[in-house]
Amino acid sequence: MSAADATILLVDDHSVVREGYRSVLQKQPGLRVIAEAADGAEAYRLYKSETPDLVIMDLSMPGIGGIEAVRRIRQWDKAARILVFTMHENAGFAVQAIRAGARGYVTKTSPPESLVRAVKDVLAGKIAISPDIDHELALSRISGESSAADVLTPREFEVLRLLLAENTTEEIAETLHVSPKTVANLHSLIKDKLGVGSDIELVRLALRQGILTEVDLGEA
Amino acid sequence: MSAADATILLVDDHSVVREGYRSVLQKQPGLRVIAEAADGAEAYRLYKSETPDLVIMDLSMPGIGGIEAVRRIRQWDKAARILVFTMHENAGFAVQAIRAGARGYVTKTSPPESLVRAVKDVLAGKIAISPDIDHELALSRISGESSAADVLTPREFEVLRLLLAENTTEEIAETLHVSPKTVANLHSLIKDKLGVGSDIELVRLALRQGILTEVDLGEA
DNA sequence: GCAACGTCGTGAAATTTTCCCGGCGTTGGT
DNA sequence: ACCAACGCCGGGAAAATTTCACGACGTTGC
Repeated sequence: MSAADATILLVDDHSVVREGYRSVLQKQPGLRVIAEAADGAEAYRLYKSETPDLVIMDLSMPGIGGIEAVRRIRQWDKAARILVFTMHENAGFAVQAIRAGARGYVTKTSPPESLVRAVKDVLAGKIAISPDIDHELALSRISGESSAADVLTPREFEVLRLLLAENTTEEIAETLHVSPKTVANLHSLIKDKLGVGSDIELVRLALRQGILTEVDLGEA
Repeated sequence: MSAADATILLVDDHSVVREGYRSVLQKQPGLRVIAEAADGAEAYRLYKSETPDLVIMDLSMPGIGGIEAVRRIRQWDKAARILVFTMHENAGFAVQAIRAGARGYVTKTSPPESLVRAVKDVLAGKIAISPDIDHELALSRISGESSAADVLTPREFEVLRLLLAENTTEEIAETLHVSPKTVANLHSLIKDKLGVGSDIELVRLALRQGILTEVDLGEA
């Protein structure tokens, strides 16, 4: 392990997956895994104490998720290099991750070589995006599916989040200190803006765009 | 590699995860990974040609999913030993997997030792279930959350699946050759039987119970 | 045979969704 | 300072949906 080795922090809540990362990266000269974390909070803590050259970060994790972890790390170190490596092939997640400050986005379906290449690219200062995600992004542009976070006003987005949570119209009206009528109006307006006809479609859209993640369901 | 080694087929659509499996299992004497598959169809094909002693199977995969792959393999070989190893910590998935013929269910959050132990248990003819899933199952018994597949009649379940797909009431009526009114009635009855008040809750329940999986969304 | 149940449908009441409207405050440009 | 544009809040009423009660029909099982 030469002093010139690039140091890496692995973040994934599945230990077997971390094992896989390590196995792949070990074969590459010049790379050294110096720490591992199983959730966002631990990742943040370890980044501050170890200041690795690169973080490889999963998104779906209990507690503080990957996106939030990216945000926090970047807030602490504007120069942090974070490569998101996740199962989610949705363009929505990629957009969120990059906006949060990630320098790369690679899906887990990619072959190991792609991960290695992305690692090297990010270390070299480049931005690395999976080809399939590039394609997804292009498609979402073409199909014109509006990103909820973009077309909705803050208030509308807030109502959307609460709707997806599990609250009834009345409960949401209660928490927001407005009349149930307003919530119903916003609910209708949101569906209109997002171009969906039913609540079921609304939930599907939210899942696609990563507003609601499957792991959230456990907390119900 | 002695002739007494237990042969293993790995099934997971993420190559890095397979890398992790292999790395963990390699350290164990008496185990030998002889093949890998990235989806259910390939798993079925490889099982028939290789007849391994054990299959380690992921659930979320493109095309033919893990549950269906388990079913097919067991149909071809009633003695097949399949260990499901997945990220899903929902009891619903575990129930489905076991009913389909899996001999074990371990979540990816479990430490590598748990995987190794489960592999040995299943090879020894035992049933291996993660402690966290045991707990989940106990909770779902206590909370009395009705399993959709159990309380719903076949017809109701069919309508539920179509509702979750993306169809409108009219489209479903069309495909089932019944009046839209009947579909609406069933829709209402389903929500009543499952004890949910809104469509949004309905989707959440379906996700928890594995009737709808996040990967299905891509096909929308 | 008949009781129980699943399936399909009607009709009418109850509720919700949707659309249109106005008021109010903030922002930004002229 | 003014006005226009927009976000936010909710009322009212029409339109659509959800829900409930009810009956018919066939099948199953005692």
